[in-house]
Amino acid sequence: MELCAGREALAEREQKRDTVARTTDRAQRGGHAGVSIEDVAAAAGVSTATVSRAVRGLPRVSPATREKILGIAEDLGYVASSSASGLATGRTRTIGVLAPYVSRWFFSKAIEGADRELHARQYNLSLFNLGGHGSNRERFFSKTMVYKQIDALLVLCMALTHEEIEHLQKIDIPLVVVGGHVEECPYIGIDDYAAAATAVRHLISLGHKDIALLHGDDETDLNFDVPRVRIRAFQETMADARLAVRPEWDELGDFTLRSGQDAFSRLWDRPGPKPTAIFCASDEMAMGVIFEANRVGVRVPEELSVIGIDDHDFSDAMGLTTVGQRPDEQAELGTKMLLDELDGAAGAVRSTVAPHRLIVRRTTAPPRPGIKLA
Amino acid sequence: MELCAGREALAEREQKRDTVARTTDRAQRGGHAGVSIEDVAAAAGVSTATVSRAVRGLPRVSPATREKILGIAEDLGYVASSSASGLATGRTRTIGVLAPYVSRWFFSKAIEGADRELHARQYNLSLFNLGGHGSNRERFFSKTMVYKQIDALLVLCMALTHEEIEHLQKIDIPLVVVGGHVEECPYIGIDDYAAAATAVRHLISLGHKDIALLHGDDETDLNFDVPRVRIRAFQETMADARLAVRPEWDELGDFTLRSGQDAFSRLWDRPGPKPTAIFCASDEMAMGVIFEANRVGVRVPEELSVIGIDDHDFSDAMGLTTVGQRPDEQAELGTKMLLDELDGAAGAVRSTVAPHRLIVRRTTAPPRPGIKLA
DNA sequence: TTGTAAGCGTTATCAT
DNA sequence: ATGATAACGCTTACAA
Repeated sequence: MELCAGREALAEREQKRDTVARTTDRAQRGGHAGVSIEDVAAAAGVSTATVSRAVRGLPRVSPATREKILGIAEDLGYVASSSASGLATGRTRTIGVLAPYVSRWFFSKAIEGADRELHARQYNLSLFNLGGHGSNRERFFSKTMVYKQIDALLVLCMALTHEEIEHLQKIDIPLVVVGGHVEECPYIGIDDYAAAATAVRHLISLGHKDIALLHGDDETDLNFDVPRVRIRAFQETMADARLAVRPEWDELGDFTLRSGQDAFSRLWDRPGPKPTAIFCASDEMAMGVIFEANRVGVRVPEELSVIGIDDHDFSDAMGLTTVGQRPDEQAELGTKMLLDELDGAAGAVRSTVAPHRLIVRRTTAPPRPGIKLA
Repeated sequence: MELCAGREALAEREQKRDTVARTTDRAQRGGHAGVSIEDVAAAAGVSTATVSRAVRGLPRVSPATREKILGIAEDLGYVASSSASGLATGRTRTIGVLAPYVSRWFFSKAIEGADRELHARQYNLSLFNLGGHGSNRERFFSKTMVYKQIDALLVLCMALTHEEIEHLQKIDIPLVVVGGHVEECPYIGIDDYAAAATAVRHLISLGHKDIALLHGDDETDLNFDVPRVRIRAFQETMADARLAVRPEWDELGDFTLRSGQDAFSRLWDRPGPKPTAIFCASDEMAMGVIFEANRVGVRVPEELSVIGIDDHDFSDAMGLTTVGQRPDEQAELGTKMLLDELDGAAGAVRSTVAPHRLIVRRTTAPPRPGIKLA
């Protein structure tokens, strides 16, 4: 079969031919591929202007002609060329989604949310995975750059350099960032300080005094001050409760499962007293801690309470206590604002704090009195 | 700041103005937004044709002029309008990725893989999440359809109706499906039969005779015959070993964690003998089984061996024995073929079977002799 | 209500 | 090595 044949070579096409001839030619090729507005107009015996109005549902077309045109368009399999209408209108009906990762929980959920809103409103989603600092990144922010290809931009929890921000501003398209702050940009996300403090207070209210911290790396792409804010929330909440923060219980991860496992290992291999609870800056890291604890026989929550942030898809099944957030809803809202703005609602894009909530499950419990492993 | 202001209204632009005036006008607005090839040409004192050649790195431009043009283009922040060049060339440099889900492991990994290849070759990725059967689906396959907006299509493990397949064929763009068969379409994926058989044989070789099956649902989007093939592989492999297959140990899931948990519950709540091992058609379901087993105190692998298929990101941490596959590499390969085809390499797209491998970890072990729970 | 025609910003052909 | 110029397919005043 012919599914994979290259497109008909442009060069091959003769340059001057009347519409009828061209239409026939295409029909013979047996594909809808090249049906243009002109073909439809010719077949319907009307002008292209009328076809344009008709297919877009614009007024000023008599019901009769409209119906006729729609029928013919359907038969011919006509669909407008996005390039052509993009050129004519200056709009692509595509919004860009910029992300540092695509397969991690927060991002894939956010993409899903953005997609919902986008497709509901007949927009397309162009995905840019900037993974890491390198090449893709440059590509996005320079030469071949993507603007003029998108009507608006949704940035997912990315750390942007000053230059990059400037670049974006120049482009002057609606922009919103989800899941983290970027200076001077409208953003949507949870109150990270409050969420972290909530988690820590939950531990404290259970009676824990020896609480470890597993925070996120500050040097990866997905960080702005999110990690910093969560750290500060931890420290201040502990201080408020007059609890000591032990530097040796301060572990650094990178939001991955693996880093959670490693952090637990380091914590438990180190001589000295062990914490009775650990606050992890993400569920994925928390799960890593739990898996590793399980593996070496440390019982959760009896010997170690674990709390995370996110409410990852797996958290419920694992019984992980956490502070939940909904990246999909955040992205959906951000997208909605972007689209409203494009629809003329000036000021539709505005920073918004998204809700979070404590979800108590089975990985947190009061500390065991007395007995403590060496 | 002005980040979110709407684009300058087209209507607002006066229609006849000489290039110089327009350029100045734009400069005053302080953005790069409207710099066209004509602006660059004017500033460089050459024709647009030359600018076009220069910026695209085509031959037939003297080194001197090229350098000059590039410099000016840089200064002005010129970047070609994709709509315009799309119109002129008939190519969008965008490929579509069609998926039934975006946040599930297989899909997010595949998207990541496709993205790698795409961005490396200066293409853009347009994501279409068809989640469920409904609306998006229609949108994709009809009116507003996306073709003429993409140069090729990568289909991720989707079940397509006859009509839909026909539709795709008519469009006549390079197409490849990853992770499952679609009739008459070139496809890339593992040998599902072999992978499943490998898993079952592993269990058998460990000495298991009472093996349960947790297979995937046949009615969701992500199914072709993948589930069926895996079921058949299970049955035939059991038969080859002269082992009985008990219908009451045949559980149906939908590839989610939750369905794995439920399946375990049903299996264990039912009176009668229990299996000593279970073969799950996906790691995610296998994890569900394990979580639930853990929760009710059934020990893995002592009382129940569990094996899955996929090698999900979490499998290593959980010690899950599985038959691994790499959706990212499959999608990357598929994308490469698509792009090669577009680059003129006719026949670059061809069905390919991707590798799988048994990864033995800690959730499988020989069955406990004797003792069996009621 | 419908048609005419001037763009939109590139690319590509054909001269020069 | 460059420059005119005709497409590309659609939208949108403006006319009719």
